[in-house]
Amino acid sequence: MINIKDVAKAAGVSTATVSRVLANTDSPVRPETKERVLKAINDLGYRPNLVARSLRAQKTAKIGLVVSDIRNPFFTAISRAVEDAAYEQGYSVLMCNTDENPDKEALYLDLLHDENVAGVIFSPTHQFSEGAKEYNATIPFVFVDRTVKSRHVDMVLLDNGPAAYDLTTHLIENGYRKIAGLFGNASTTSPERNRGFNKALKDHDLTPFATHFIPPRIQQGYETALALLSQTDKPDAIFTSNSMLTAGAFRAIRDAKLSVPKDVGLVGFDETTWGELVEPPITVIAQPTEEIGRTATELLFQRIADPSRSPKTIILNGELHIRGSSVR
Amino acid sequence: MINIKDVAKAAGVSTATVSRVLANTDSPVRPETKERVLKAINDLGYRPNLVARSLRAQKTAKIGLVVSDIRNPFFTAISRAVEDAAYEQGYSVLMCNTDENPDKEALYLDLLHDENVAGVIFSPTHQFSEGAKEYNATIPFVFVDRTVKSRHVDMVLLDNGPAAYDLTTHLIENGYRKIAGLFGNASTTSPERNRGFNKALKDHDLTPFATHFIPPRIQQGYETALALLSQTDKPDAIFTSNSMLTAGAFRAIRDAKLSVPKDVGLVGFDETTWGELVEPPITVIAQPTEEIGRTATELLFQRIADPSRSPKTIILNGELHIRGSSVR
DNA sequence: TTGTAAGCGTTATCAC
DNA sequence: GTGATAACGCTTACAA
Repeated sequence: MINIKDVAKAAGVSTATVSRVLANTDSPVRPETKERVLKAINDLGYRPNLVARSLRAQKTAKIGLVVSDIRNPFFTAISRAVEDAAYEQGYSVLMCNTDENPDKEALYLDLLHDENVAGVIFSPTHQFSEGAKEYNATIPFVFVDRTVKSRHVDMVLLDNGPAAYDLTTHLIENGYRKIAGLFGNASTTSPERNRGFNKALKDHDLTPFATHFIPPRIQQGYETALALLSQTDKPDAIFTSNSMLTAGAFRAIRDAKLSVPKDVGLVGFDETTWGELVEPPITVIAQPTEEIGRTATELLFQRIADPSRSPKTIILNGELHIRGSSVR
Repeated sequence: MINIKDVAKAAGVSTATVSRVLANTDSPVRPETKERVLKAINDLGYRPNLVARSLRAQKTAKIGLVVSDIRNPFFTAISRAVEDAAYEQGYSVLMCNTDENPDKEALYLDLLHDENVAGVIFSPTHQFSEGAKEYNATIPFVFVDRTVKSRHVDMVLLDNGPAAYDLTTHLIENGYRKIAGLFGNASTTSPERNRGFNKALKDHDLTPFATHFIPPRIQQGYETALALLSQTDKPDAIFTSNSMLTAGAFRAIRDAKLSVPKDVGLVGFDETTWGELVEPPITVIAQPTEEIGRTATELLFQRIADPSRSPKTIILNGELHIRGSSVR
């Protein structure tokens, strides 16, 4: 491994000079010296050791990305957007999946701290909320998708309540009355979406046909929906709060030999590859994932640049995409 | 930031002793000393600085994961498996998307090198092949999904040829004769799958109805398939080499008002959430993504542990999942 | 404009 | 069993 000393020797200068050339600021270094150094760097194929640089600078060009599971299409999209935005700033991204497990989450946060990452983009588990403040003191954090109680943090969120309200209203306006709600039990978005859901029903003098908070997995959505549809008194529509549950419910409806949207309406959150491919295609609230990820990353860089900056909460709007699954 | 010196002072010992306690090997340290150090660590909330440790040790507990796009469901699954396996060994994962762009790929490989990562799990672009050897000398590499010419590297691959052969044969056995092939143009898997495709046709005295190598994107798959289906002389089946193209082709068939599997058979690679949800569900070669990612990571750890170990190529088998899209 | 040298936080070698 | 201390590769006062 060839280091800055080798370059210095080859160019006949001190390591300080090499460093100055590397920094490439307007630090004073004679053009011909610079030339020689550059040549040496090139000849030797020298590459600066970022670990050493990080230690000396007491900061790294890495950010942590902490989400429950990157296989959730929502987080897949967020991750990609974060990586893009980070890459543009010369930062790299450490991928951390917590599986909604607070212990794993804590381990990863410690790790990121120990790695001296410049900041963290973080979609916390339910349990995390409490610890937010202390962590936030140490490392710049930006929360995405999910809130924490502390208000003194940066967040990028969806307008979950209103979005759920619109989605539910849309069902009602299409004649659905016995609407069951399937919500994830791991995220703060669910209670918010649940409130919007309830409010829309109430505003139309309706009550939820059923409400279930369950693990946000296809299988759970399937089982819960199937149970609902096996009763003699069935729901005539199912509202789901994320795409895993939507997929599960969709399959359950099919297996119950019921038809969408005639027998059962179905709506959910998040655009997916399959949402438009199935028959009928699914009505959803589309989250601006690209923008969420990018905004969060930009917010993080702002906080890294100025840690004392007063925190912002940015709320982006979901967009109702009406498709066949809810229109009869 | 509290460091090892602070702990040493608090415990009334030297940094060396603290370090020995931290190492927690059978290095000689009196139990009561150890006790005091542990207490100091706890009281102060000391956490070792991994950057410093990495510099000193000349190695890090990080691996790079370099793929074209994590949004490709195949790579999403691989990434998750890699992260799982790495996490179990106390390693963290740097996520790198190349977008099939050799420049971005080169930048990321340099970055990973400069970050002193312990190794790289790598699905290279087409152009990379040449550079494989020299890179491999510096950092332990394991190639996944895609081959490189050099044989002196670790690889985890699918049996692409035989899998494609089986998939094509399945179409033929179900009465399809005018089979068009849509292949990605970015990956070494496509030529291999193409060979299997051609061989199966040849073995049944058939020729490809059409063969297209195109960018592996939904839109490209859609356009190419739509063009094929708009001719008076149409294919009666479409073979696709990845799930992006499958999705595009599926949509094209629908928009052409043709029915699957009656008018057009459709098969592809990779399990996706939607493959079983659409009507009819899609016949695919399922890749053992979990196993691919895990095996690659384990291979990488073996190479990290013993760099002189002779390289292995592990070939895993795809599994034909027959569904409605190809059976009439 | 350039060089010397201290120091970032560890760990490992060598004394004691 | 424990403590000094050098070293990992880099950047930045401070001197010259």
